[in-house]
Amino acid sequence: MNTLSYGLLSLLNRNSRTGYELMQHIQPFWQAKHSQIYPLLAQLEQKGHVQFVHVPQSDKPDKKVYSLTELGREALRQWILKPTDEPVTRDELMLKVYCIGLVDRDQARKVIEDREVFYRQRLLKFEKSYEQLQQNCEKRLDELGLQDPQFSHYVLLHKALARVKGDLAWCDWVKAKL
Amino acid sequence: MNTLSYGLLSLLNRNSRTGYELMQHIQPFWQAKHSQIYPLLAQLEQKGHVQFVHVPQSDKPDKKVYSLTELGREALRQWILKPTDEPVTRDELMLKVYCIGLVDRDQARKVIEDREVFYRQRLLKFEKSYEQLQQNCEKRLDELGLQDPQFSHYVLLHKALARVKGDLAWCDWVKAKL
DNA sequence: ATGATCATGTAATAAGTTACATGATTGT
DNA sequence: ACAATCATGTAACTTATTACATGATCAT
Repeated sequence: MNTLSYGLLSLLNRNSRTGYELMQHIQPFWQAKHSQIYPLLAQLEQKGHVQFVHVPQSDKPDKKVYSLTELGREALRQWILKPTDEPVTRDELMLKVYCIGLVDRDQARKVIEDREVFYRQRLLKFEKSYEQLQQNCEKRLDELGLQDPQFSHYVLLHKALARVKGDLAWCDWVKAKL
Repeated sequence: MNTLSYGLLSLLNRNSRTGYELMQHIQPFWQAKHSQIYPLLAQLEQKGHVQFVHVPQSDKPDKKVYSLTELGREALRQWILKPTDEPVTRDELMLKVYCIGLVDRDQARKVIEDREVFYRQRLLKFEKSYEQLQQNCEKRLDELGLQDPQFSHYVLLHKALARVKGDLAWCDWVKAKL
């Protein structure tokens, strides 16, 4: 059982989903392609951590809707208590910045500006999610309790938003220096 | 040529280093073990991007000090101009938080507090680097120019520091909610 | 004595990406 | 026409981790 497998169980604890949907929704926390997810789901099913129902569709291709079993839920609880792996970040930009003196001001500026565009798109996406969360939630977000199904989504969005804003501020700060 | 290979060249552009040192110094930007780095250095040497001198040592094991060739420096310049890959972050904690409602308050608190310890250690390490940078740099850090060899180090430390501080603030904020 | 740091390397495995494969619907 | 989205899966390949291997100093 690797981390991604537990990640899939973690998402399924909230909603029953297809492999395709899992692939889309796990992206902010863990980048993975469908080719990695489908085999893992088959493994999890064999272990009895998840089960699926085959749902035929006429307009779109048929799908398999996976759901978490009680065994899977217990595995999740055990996993949470185990020591958490250190976060891994691999950012090509940081490696480029380390030798940015090799190119001239304009070229250096462009490297940063391209990343800024990427961060701004992310910010928009996260802000959209934030609005959606507020809409389908009658309570005030900051009053949500631990047991509330929306709670952790809110907590994660808060982190993601703070981080992108920080990253954008850095882009701005460093551009002024170039 | 993968990103890590360019990363090694990027470090070597600043200082000539051994594989062991490269392994240590690339960690903040790109997590890689020595078993990945040594074979890549051999490849880079065959391509003529780096060269090395064998340095015998009496107390410690002998070492190979690698340095960047002009061919390697030119490869770096080309790489900087190519589109930059999106950053990849894989954080088990985020996946755990997504299903944190499965455990009780105290257990949830501990998950966050463990990560807080990790972030605080990082903060200390970065702050130490910051002091070191200030010591062997007669100019004021914020007046450093693009060509200054210390410039990008300062720019990267600034980002790393801001990020850890943000992450710690999030831990604090979320703990108050649990 | 036991583990940590320095220093290099290879072998085996696991994890992740890209490419191949199919096929309908919807929008430009 | 052409690309995008939905939906699943496998095969080939690259990348990254863990384990194996050696061996000297230094601190606890």
